[in-house]
Amino acid sequence: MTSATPERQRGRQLPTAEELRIWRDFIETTEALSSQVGARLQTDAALSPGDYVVLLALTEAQDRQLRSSALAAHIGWERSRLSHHLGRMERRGLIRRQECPTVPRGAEVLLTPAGADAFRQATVPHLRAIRELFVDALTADQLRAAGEIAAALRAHLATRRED
Amino acid sequence: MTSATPERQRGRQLPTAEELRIWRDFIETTEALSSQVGARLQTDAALSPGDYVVLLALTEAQDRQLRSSALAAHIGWERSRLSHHLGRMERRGLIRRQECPTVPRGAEVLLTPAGADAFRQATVPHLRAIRELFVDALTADQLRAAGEIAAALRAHLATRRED
DNA sequence: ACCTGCCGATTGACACGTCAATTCCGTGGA
DNA sequence: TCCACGGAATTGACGTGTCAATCGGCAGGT
Repeated sequence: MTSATPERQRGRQLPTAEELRIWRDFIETTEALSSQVGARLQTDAALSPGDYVVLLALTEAQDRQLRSSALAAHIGWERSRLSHHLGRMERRGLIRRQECPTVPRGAEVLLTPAGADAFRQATVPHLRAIRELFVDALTADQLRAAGEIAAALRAHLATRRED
Repeated sequence: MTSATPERQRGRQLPTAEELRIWRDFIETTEALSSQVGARLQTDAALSPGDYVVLLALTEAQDRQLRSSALAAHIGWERSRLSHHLGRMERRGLIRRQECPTVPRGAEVLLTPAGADAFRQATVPHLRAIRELFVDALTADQLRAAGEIAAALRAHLATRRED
């Protein structure tokens, strides 16, 4: 019955039922995981995942400030996404923006004391959540395998991007 | 140097640098992956991932229709999310809603011919994308490991939900 | 009959993302 | 001088998601 469709043909085109099951399981579970970790961050520190990566980048930066485009490049966001997000963060007093003297039309993003504080409060609970929900769920082998799977997927995506 | 902080203590609390690296790699890569697959679906069939799961559930349902709450339960969405999404899909003519005669205040969601068509057009390219971007990226061992990792994470999340 | 509570579903307000303009300010031809 | 182009950033429109009301009808108790 499987011989009716030769492996090299069926296999080239569409996933098998088992492969599809793994795909759905995998993608739904990872989404649930990151949403759980995000929810913890929200209740523990009133920060969204986006807030966290922005604050992390600024905290690690020279003088706790970065040009907007450098920040976008550093965290891998589109400029417009960052602009919207910075607007929301600025309203909440986590960051400030000011004209960059050297670059025309350039914006410096800088951490406010409140932003630095929020990040400091957030980091330990957030790392704890990662351990509890991710690291502790896996055996050492599985954790290693997860790293390898991520690397393989990333490499594959990169090759598929330019064609 | 590692002996300064006993394993059972450091290990309880926070992830190591290596664990954290894997976490970030893993979560960022899976997000990129699902967003790529979603983008393909969008360009190939003008459907969002959400549209696809709704259409899939309806296509597989008796008479190609489902009560709104049953649909929500089947795909694991919150009712309000589904309501918003159905509103958008209805505007585009993919589904229709009508009063359910038996249940007070109950809504039947039913597939329109256009919706059935859109789904039919979408399914092969979507399965192909899953194969190309996910299945083909991994070895057979890695694929199996991905399934086990998903199962472990899911089981762990379930235990953590009620405490 | 009235009130209370529940249930199914929708709605509104808001955060977040993407895409396509648009603004602001240069600089380098014509 | 003027204008076209280009780079940095913002803006607007819109799809998407969550949370907290809200609506509408049907119990069940008094």
